[in-house]
Amino acid sequence: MNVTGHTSRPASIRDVATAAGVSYQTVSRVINNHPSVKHTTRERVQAAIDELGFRRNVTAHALASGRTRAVTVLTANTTHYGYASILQGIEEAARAASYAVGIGVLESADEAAVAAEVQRAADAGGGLVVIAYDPAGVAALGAVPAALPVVGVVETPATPPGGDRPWVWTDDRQAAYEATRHLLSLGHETVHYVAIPSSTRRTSAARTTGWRQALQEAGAPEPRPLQGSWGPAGGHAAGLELAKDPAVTAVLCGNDDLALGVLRALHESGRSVPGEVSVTGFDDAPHSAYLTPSLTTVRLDFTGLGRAAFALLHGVLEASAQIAPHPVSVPELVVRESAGPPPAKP
Amino acid sequence: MNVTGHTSRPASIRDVATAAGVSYQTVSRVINNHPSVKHTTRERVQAAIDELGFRRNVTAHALASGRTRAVTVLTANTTHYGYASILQGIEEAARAASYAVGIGVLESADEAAVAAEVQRAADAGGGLVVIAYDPAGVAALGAVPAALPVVGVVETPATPPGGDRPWVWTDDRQAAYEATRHLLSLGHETVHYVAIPSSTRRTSAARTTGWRQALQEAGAPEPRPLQGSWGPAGGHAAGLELAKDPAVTAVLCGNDDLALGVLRALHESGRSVPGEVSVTGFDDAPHSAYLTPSLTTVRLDFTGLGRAAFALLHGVLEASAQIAPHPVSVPELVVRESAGPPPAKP
DNA sequence: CTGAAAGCGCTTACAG
DNA sequence: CTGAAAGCGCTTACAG
Repeated sequence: MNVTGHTSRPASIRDVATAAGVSYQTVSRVINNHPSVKHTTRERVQAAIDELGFRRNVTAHALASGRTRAVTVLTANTTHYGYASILQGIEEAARAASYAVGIGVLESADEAAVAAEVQRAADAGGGLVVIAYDPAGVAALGAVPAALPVVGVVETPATPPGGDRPWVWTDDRQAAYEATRHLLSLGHETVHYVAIPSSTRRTSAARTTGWRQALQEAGAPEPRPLQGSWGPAGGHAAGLELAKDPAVTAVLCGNDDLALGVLRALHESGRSVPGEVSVTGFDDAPHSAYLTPSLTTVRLDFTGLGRAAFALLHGVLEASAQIAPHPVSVPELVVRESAGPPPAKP
Repeated sequence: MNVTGHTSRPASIRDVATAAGVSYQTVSRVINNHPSVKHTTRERVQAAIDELGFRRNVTAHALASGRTRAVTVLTANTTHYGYASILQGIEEAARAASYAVGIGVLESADEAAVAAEVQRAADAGGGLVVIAYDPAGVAALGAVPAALPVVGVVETPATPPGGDRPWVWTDDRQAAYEATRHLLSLGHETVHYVAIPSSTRRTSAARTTGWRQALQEAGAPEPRPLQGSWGPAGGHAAGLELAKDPAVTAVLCGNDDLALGVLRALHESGRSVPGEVSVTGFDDAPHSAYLTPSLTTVRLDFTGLGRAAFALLHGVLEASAQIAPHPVSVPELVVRESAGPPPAKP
């Protein structure tokens, strides 16, 4: 009880109606911006809303209307730069549209575990955005029931899907192609590749495809890609391998963390960068410009990708909303210190 | 309509009741594990639940029961390592307890903006976790209405709060103290400090306090702390300043990203690390072990902190849940390559 | 332009 | 141990 004798329960539309001297339907019309409300009535109701600090109960709204203004993001990871930035972009756009954003982490690609997480996300109501850069994400995207509004954030598809496919991506195949061409143009005979984990077992990942394409076009030998992980430890392990082979002069890495590990491994192996070996990354994480040597990499607009994913979902959920075109923005090669010409031949 | 003639609307407790030949209250009792249900009845109901793929409508449950199994995380950032790891810890613990997790980003510390975000989070129902490492987070924690269940993730408080204060923290004051002592024990006459943005304007941040305490105990001169930011750019700017002063031989940085920027600035200024200047970080981000030189830093258990925050909130929301003790885990100094003895005096 | 009724899918007392 | 009634706070037709 507060001093006025009311309980501290939040005001409902009935309380507002009583205070404004109207029925509660009229209050409902006002909060839903229904056109057919007399101007003076609307003002009276609005005054009562402000005075009582009324906020529509989102739970009751969801139950009665059958629609929840919410998006749940399903992702295998929240700490890697790309994933976290996509999440940030989604949240930013969702907030602007007054949508709640939920998050569910996919701890494994195991079928039952993925199904359970998708179910949990579906239970929340609203729409889904699935980050499908890895097996768990791809499995989740595939496990979403057809009736559920969902947008996938995916690698560059091998074949462009139909326009009705609610997918967004940055053209990372093209980006890998250009980064590889850059290294070849510097004079390297070929480019080795340290891959991020592939999203599927069947087809080659987009970055791998772009790298391979550039090599083939140049008629360069095509070394076996090294399987890395998402973090620097995997890059370090791969870098130690590569350092053993004196023929290696250029290494394309699937992301900046991998590149960081490769850089460290080359240093430990006594091979200078970029003097003896050139290294490039992928993503342009905030720290990459401050490494020594600073990292030549490809900048990807992850937050823009997240915003685009939400815009697309918003369009599916509400006919009024705009549908953003996809792919969103063109990746950009950022040339820094870690790549240069190969050492002169003896 | 599907082949059986039913609409594809999800099954409700009434559908389950019909299928099992009981009233829908009995179904409610079964899904809520109410003890007074005959064993055979329970089995019949459970069979119907499984067959129909029934899932309790969380919205209706929330509206009818008045309790939402959800936590909303309010944070100024989702991409920095510490923040993202705390979020991951919260999500992990929440998932294990079958709680939904929502996220709201605090884009500014502006009073109105913060109030709006807190309102949005409150609208979601359930409890709140506020990451209060910065002015926006501190403002949000202060703006949460008293009636709302909330746990704050905070810097080490200047004075330990009462046991009823639902706060969690790692002892970063102690950690800064120990890192500073480590540098002093190496023989440095004093230690300079590049600070993360302070959480409040009034009191000194916990890390600053720990650093200062170590200097005072050692009778070392107390240089003015340099104001950094959260990212490497701030560290770079501060590092350029410090590099100008030949008396600087040891730098404590408020986090690893700052340290990365300082490392780069010293490199650009031609000062070797750790030969001429020692540098230490804070957090032990995944890449810090792979920098060259690898970073001496303090490891903080952010995911553990997130899990503890959720456990505390869970205890507030459900009497049955355990309350975790706080602070959670002791920070640990990780000695690597970036810090060593000062250069010999000429 | 505004109001009275029914209902969203559950839970919470209250009966029996 | 099980069922019928009322209600959570809204929205959605349906009247007027």
